[in-house]
Amino acid sequence: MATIYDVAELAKVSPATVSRVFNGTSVSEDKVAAVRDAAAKLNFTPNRTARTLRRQSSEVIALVIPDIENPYFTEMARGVEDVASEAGYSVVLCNSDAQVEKEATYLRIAIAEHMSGIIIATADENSNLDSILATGRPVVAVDRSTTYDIDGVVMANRAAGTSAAKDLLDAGYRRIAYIGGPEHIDTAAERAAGWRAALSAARPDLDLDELERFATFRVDGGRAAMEELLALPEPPDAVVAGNNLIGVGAIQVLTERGLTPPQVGVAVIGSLPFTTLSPTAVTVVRLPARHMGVTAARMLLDRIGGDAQPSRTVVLRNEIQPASAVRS
Amino acid sequence: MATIYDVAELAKVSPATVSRVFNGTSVSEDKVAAVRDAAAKLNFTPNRTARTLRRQSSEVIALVIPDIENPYFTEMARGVEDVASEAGYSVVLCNSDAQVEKEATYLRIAIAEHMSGIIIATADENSNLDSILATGRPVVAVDRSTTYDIDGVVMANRAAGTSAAKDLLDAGYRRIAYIGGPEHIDTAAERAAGWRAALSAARPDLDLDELERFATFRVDGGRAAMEELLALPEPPDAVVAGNNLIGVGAIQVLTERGLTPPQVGVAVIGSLPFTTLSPTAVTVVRLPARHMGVTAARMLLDRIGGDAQPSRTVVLRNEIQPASAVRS
DNA sequence: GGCGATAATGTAATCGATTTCAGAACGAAG
DNA sequence: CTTCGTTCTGAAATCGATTACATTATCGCC
Repeated sequence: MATIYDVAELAKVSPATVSRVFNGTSVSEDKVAAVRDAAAKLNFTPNRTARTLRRQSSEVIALVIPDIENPYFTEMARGVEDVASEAGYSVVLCNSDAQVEKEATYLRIAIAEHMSGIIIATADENSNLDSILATGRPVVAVDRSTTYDIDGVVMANRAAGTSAAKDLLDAGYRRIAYIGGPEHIDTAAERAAGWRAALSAARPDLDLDELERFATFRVDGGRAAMEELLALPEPPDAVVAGNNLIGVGAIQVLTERGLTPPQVGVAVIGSLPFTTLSPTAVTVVRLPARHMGVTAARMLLDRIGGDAQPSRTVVLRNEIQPASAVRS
Repeated sequence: MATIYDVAELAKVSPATVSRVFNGTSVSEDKVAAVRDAAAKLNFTPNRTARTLRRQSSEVIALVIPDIENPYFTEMARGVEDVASEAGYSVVLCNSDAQVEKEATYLRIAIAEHMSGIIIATADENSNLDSILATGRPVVAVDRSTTYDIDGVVMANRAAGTSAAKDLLDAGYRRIAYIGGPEHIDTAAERAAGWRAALSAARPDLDLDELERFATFRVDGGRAAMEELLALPEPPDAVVAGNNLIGVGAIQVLTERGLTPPQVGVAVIGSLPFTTLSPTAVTVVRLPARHMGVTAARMLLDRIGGDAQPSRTVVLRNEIQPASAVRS
């Protein structure tokens, strides 16, 4: 690879001038031309490592998510990437696999590689951001809130739980169960609280503890919990799924048993990925994942740009798509 | 951040010794202890940028894929990541969005950041790997073969097309259409050739050109093509979908029109992501995406390790899961 | 006791860009 | 014709680790 010195020699200028040409400070026209010629001839690309070492920052942001196979997060990643690449930043996607140790490794790499900022959906409540925050790098939390004083973007989770439950109540279902994610993830807890509030108001007679299940935020979690619920002495006649994959798992189990929705009512918090279901069968609370990514990326870029206002949390509204609606 | 000089000072040794402690060359026990103590006290992490600059290579590999929202590719990414992180490498996921320019940008970054190797599913037949290969970095092609003399891992695409078509023929369908990906992507072309071979042998009377459609490898592509096929004077009674997302799109359209499989036969090349269908309705040719990632990562790491044997292409076998099979 | 081999350690050069500082060239103003 | 202020330009320091080379200490063996 050609270096700045090679270009300087060919263009008969100093390395400093070459650098200036590429960084837009004042250089006379003829030298600019000479440098550009030489650079083109040598097929020169500035060495980013050297630049990063000197500048102490690289135009890369890290996006740390707990499950790269969940379309909710990849859709979010899309949003982040669009905004970032527009601004000349690249995005490095890191999959923590919901493990705090893997997450810590990636955060260490982010520091060591001088990345300019981090967008993170934390692995769980033990996620530790101390060392990354100590470096002064901006961090934006997405999807899940943290105990740190940093910017965040979250969904209106409680409202999502409530409207999912209400929609099923309005449709006439009576025993409406809830399958949520891990109890200690605030997203899951909030959605559960929303469901609980709607149910305890409308059906004070129900034993909600019996109808509530905590699972992993994955398909197998949804399957297992659904099977448990169906095995109850008095099974539910409807269920709220705490995220998209849980919804898939629950519907799979129901389908396998011939209980296709709407025979058993289903409301899912989050869009069903790549669904092949009839669009009228299931209620979906759409979560604007891409928009969440866009918003988080903008906030992060603002911070990188030096914005120093107090930390903000943006709450995104959801949109309910009742079971009877037509596919848009 | 603490540097090697800070550690050296605190431990009362030279910076060179500190470096040696972290790189495993001979240092006396007491100094090792002193350095480790000092490093721990200062919470020292070696600066990867500086190391990369000096070493001219970083322990990062790039994985460039055309669609991050396709679970087929994220499953593959999982495989890559598992192998890589086992070996101490991190994986940077780059989404080319099937655009050659975006792809070129990421390849440039990979060079400039001194990444040790690249695994790439090319955007299309115009993808240009010249400059990356000129740097001598190892490159492994996945999913799609290239015209370059490099290692590759592909599926048995022709066989997949054939067995999908045969399964539908065996089930008694007569007019079996094919919806594939873009014509110039070899993966798509091979699968189409497999379908064509099976059909022209069994149903020489059919006009296959009429029943063949090329779409994007996405849900909307599958939807549009399926609608076209249903609008034919004599619509098909079955269809082979060239990839998972096309399959989803096709099934969506069929479901919306009340033609749920197996009323119209459907065979999909690639696993249906997060399907909520009855497991018996659709034939699936399972593609071992994770295994492809694992294989590619191993090959790449071998090359990085200096393996210089002639380039190899691994073809992975598929497994057909007929429509009547039980969910595993 | 002295010689060479070996191991441990330090000094300084190096990777490739950015950036500070100082100096040169030039024009305008007095 | 000086003097001051711009605008360019280049030399050299810098970022933080690695590593070639030089130096010193240590040990075994004749």
